[in-house]
Amino acid sequence: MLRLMDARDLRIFEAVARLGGMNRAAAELHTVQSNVTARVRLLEEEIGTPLFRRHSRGVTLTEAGRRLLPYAARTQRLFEDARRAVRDDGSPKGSLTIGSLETTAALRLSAQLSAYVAAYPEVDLVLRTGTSSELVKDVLEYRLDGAFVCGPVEHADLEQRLAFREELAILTAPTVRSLDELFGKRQVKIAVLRAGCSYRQRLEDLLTRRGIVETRLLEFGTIEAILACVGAGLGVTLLPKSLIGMATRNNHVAAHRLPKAEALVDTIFIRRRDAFMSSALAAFLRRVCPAPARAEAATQSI
Amino acid sequence: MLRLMDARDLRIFEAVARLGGMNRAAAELHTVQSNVTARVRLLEEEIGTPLFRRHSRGVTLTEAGRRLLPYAARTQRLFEDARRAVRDDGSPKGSLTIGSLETTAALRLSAQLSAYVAAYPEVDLVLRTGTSSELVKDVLEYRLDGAFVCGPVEHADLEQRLAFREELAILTAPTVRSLDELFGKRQVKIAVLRAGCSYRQRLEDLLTRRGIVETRLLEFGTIEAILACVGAGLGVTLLPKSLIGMATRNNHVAAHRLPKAEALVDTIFIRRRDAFMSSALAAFLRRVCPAPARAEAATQSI
DNA sequence: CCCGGGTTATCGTATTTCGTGATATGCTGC
DNA sequence: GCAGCATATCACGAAATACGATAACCCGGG
Repeated sequence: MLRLMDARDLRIFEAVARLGGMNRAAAELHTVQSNVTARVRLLEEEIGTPLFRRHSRGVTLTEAGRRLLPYAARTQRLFEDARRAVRDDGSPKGSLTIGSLETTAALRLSAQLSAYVAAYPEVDLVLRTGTSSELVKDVLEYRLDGAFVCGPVEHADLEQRLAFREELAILTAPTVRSLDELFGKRQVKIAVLRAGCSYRQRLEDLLTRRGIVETRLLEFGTIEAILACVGAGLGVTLLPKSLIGMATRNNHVAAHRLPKAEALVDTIFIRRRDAFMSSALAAFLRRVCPAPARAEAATQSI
Repeated sequence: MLRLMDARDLRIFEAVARLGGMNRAAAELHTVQSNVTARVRLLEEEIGTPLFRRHSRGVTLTEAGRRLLPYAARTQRLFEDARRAVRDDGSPKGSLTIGSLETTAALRLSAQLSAYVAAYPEVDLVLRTGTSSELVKDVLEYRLDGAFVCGPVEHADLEQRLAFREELAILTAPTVRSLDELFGKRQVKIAVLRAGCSYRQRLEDLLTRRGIVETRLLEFGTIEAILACVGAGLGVTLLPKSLIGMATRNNHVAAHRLPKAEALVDTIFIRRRDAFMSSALAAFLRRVCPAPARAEAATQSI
C-alpha cells in the first residue's frame, strides 16, 4: 500500500519546525535523530517538495513547510477531539475550563457555577479570570473551552452568544440628587470591587467625558462593602442595575441613569467554533446562556 | 511506542461504518477482511469501547461509533487539505468549483468569470448552477468551493460575504404609467430568463400580494429578448435596476420602483469556514467580492 | 433439520515499516 | 585544520501490518 501522510509524521514535522532541529525534536519525542530525519525525508518525498532548509545550526521551514505547519497542529487537535468525543457518552464529566472577567465571576457567575458543580459533580470545573483580551487569546489558542468577555468581539473563528445584557447605573450617596452635582467637582472617588475591575475603566472614561479628570480608587471585596461606602458618601460606583434593587429601595444609595449607549454592556460567551463541544460544556451553556443565537452588538463604541 | 489512533484506522473505520460490513470495506480498501477486522479491533481496544455491533448481516455502529464517525471524515478532509495547501504555492491553479443561481450566473457572473479564466489560465474553473438550497447543501457537503446564493443564509459552518446588492424594479411597457394599472388586472404575463429563474417566484409573490392571482410564464434566453417582449406590452418582468438603464432611457420600457423591503435582494457568496481556501479561490474572491465582512441582512422576510 | 451463503473472528506466517545505533558527512567559528 | 554541532545514510532487529486459510456464527430455504 502506498505510504500516505500520517498523524505521526505531522507530529514529528511539527516538533522539528517548532524546535528548529531534528536532534531537539528527537529528544522531545523520545526517539533518535536518524528516525526523525528519515520520516521527514519520507514526508518530503511523498509531498514532492522540501519542507526544511538544512543548515549547520539546524533547520528552517521552507515556504511549503510553512504552509503545512498549521495542518500539523490541526490534525493533532482533531485526533485529540476525536478521542474526547468518543469517550464523552453524553453525561457531563471531565474537565471544563471557563474564563471570565473577574467582575462577571463575582457578580453573576458565582451562583450559577456553584449550582453547576452541584448538579454535575463529575465535572472538574476550573474558572480562570483575566481581561477580555487575555481571555479571547486563551480561547483562540485552545487553553479555555470558552469565556465570558465584554462584547462585542468579532473573530471568524469564534462563536458567540449573549450571556447577560446589563444596564449600568452610577450609584452615589442618597443626598446627591442628580449627576450634575457630581460633574461640578474636579475630583471624584470611585469604589470598585477589585483593582482590575473592568467597570473601573468604564467609569473613569465616563467621568472624564464629563470633565472630571481626577479620580481616586477605593477597592473593596464585596458589593455590600461598596454600597455601604457609597451610601456613606465616600465615593461613587458603577454597577449593573439588576444587582442594586434592594439598596436603592431602602434609600441607602441613589441610582442615576445613564444614556443607553453608555449604560448597556453585553457580556458574551465565546468559544472556538472548531473546538470540541463536550457534554460538560453543553450542559453548562444550557444553564447559563441557552440562546445559541449570535449576540447583536448593543454597546456601540462611543 | 504506544499505538495511537491513526488516519488509516479512521479511514478503515469510516469505510466499515459507511458500507455496513468489514468484507465490503475490505473490498473497497483493496485489502482483506481479516486486516479490517484486526484494525477495527485494535481501534476499539485503544478506545476502550466497541465501535460496532456485530451481527450476521454485517455490523452497525454503536453509540460510541456514531460519535467517532464525524471525526473520521474530518481527518480525511484535513489531510486532503494539508496536501492541497502544501502544493499551493500562491499562484492560482488547479480546480475551482463555484456554484451560482442561474440568474446570477447569466446577469452578473458571466463577464467576471471569463475575465477570471483569462487572467488565470491554470485554474480549471467549473460553474454549477442550482437553487439556493441545493447550492447551500453542496457547499456544506464540500462539493463546491463556494457559491453565490440569495441571502440571507445563516449557518454556523458557513462564512458569507456580500457579493451584490441589487434593487429590483418591475418593468412594463412604456404605456403603463403606474403599477396600479397593472394591479387592476386579474391576469398578468411575466417574462423570465429561464423557467427556474429565482426572480419568477419573487415576482409572482409580489403580484399575489397585490391581488393578482393568475400569472402566465413567458420564457426567454436573453435579457434583450425579455426587454423587447416587455416593451411590446406582452408581459412584465422583474430585473435589477442596474441592468436596465439603457432600455429605460430609450423609453423602450418603463421601470417601476418597489418598496425597499421588496426591492432589495442580496446575493451573498458562501463557503465553508473550515474548508481550505486555495489561491485560486482567494484570487477569485479578490476580484468578485473583495469585502470579507459579513453581509448584513437587508432583505427581511416579508 | 441441515445446508448454503453470507458474515466476523482467529491464527500463523510473510512482508513491510519503523526505530535504533553506528558512522559518514557537512558547516561554522576559532 | 579541528572541535563542536548539526544532518544523512545504512544495516539490522523489532514491531506493526497484511495476508490467506480456517473456524465459528447466524439466517433463511429446502
